[in-house]
Amino acid sequence: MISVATTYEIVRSRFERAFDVLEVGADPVLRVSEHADYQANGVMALAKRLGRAPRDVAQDVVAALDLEGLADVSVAGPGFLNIVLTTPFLDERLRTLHSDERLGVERVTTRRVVLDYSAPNVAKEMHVGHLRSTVIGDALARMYRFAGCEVVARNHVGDWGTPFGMLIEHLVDLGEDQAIAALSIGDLDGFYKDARATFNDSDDFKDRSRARVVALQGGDPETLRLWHVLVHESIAYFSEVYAKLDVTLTPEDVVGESYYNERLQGVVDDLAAMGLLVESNGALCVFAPGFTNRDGEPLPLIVQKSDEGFGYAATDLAAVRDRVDRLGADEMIYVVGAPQVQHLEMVWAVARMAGWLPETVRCEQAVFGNVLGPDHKMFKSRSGESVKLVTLINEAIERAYLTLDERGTDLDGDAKLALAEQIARAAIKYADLSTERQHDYVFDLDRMVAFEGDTGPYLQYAHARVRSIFRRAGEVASRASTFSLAESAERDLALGLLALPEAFVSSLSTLQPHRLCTYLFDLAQRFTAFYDRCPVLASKGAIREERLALCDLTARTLKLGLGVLGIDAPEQM
RNA sequence: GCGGCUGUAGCUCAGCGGAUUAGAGCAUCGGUCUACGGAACCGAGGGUCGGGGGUUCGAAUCCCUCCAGCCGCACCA
Repeated sequence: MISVATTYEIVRSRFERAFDVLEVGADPVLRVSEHADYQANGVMALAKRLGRAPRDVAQDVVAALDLEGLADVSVAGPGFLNIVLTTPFLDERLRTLHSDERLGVERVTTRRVVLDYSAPNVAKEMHVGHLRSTVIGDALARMYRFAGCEVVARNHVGDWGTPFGMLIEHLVDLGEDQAIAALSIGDLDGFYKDARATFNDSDDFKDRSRARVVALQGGDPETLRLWHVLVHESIAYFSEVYAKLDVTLTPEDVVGESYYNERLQGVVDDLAAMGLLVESNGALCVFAPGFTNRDGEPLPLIVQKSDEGFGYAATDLAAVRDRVDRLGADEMIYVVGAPQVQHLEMVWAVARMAGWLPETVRCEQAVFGNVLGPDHKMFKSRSGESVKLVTLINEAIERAYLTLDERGTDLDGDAKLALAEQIARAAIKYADLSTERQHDYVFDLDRMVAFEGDTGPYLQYAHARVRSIFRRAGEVASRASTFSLAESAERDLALGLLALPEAFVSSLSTLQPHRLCTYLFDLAQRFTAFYDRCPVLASKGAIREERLALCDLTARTLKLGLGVLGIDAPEQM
């Protein structure tokens, strides 16, 4: 595939050449500008290094520039270079875009990316915290795939550990059929809470639970069978939620903690053989440099507990080895909550000490902030007040459905419900994706399912309006035309269309889907402004053709952008 | 105590070292509606960018410091 240089890159390379004349490698600091199409801010820094007056340096840069009619440049203020692209250049760029299925977004060299996200717990309800990991992770997965990377999704489900003694005993008490029935209707919360309550109240149950953990770890066949029932039912439930969210995770992506059980001893043995393992207070630990506890003493990563059980550090280390050795990861991304940051850093530090994690493998945490309640306190399941994910989804679907009723729709039955689901998903996903990941997240149901303003449905609506034009026109798509961009609204829209590649790249390289959201919202606003002022179908001749082409590009850009975020762009709504 | 994250309009949030008015959305108030979908468009009010220093021609942005909030800091994952 021939890579297509983006508009930004073309302009930037011209400025780099001009800056090189004064100082090789000087950064033009080319940015989108409010005062022009682009502005180059690099003159200031360069002038300082050269010990010259900024405006003089700016003049020299302008003199060295060879823009070949691409743009007009002027010096402004203390030495900014304002760049206004010429119409012929924009015309050429838009034609290129029009014939490019990828709308200017390049494929990167193929890398294998292991993407760890979602990670709910077996026999536990999925809450809004899981929404964040799931939705962000899935958006990143889609973006990576579109960028040409091979994505290996890992759903690191919590399917092992001491709670399973309790859960299995509860299943036994309840009766298997009854338990399955409870789980299959999605009452994981009730199941877990009942088990926990019984555990707290009954010493007999406690003893049985502990014995059951031992049996589970010992591989007792009947216990394992019961455990499988819990896992199986839970995964079936998660799959339903993923389907409702249109998340690409499949049961095959579920590689839970239990998968690594048989490799945990190997982790300990290998660390011991390397002399990295230290016994401390009866636990086998690795001390990675740079980590201290509250007393300022070295903080261990506990690989094997004093009771000889394995902690989650061992599991995570085994997972790192698996992902590097067996899966051949070039890149590992973990979409995790802020509280896990230090733990994972320690795991990676130890993995690097052990030589299991080559420096060439890029490791990143796509950290997301805490989900807070309306009181701005942590939304914790312990408080009993956190909202079930399915409740949120169903609420959104219901509202979307009612909105369709209010507005009137040709659709009915399944088609109408399907559309309501598409709109609901857009609302929920966009609400989550459009905030900067690391910020704590104030959960507000009304805001999440809002359909006006900076929301997913607004973007869908913009797309549906464009498509509506083509339906009315009875034309599949427009031919490439000449873009004269006489109206400022046309020109603004055109510049927005040309900016997709940079938005996509910056969004993916920072693992920040919200950047793409911001771009799409801006584009949708540009479109609706254009839509308001520039009649398309009522125009004649070349202007009509041009506007149809702009509409076509807009629809494709919105669809593509929403698509890589995991949001549908319906033809009508 | 140490480390991390956060502090921008009434609310929820953008803001990439830059230029008279620090931007959106919601909410409030006021307009637009006989072209293509009003889930829209246009406009107004509303901000000592947590406080204070520093670097710089220039700081919401970089550095330091203080304040506030949240998270983590050895055997639950």
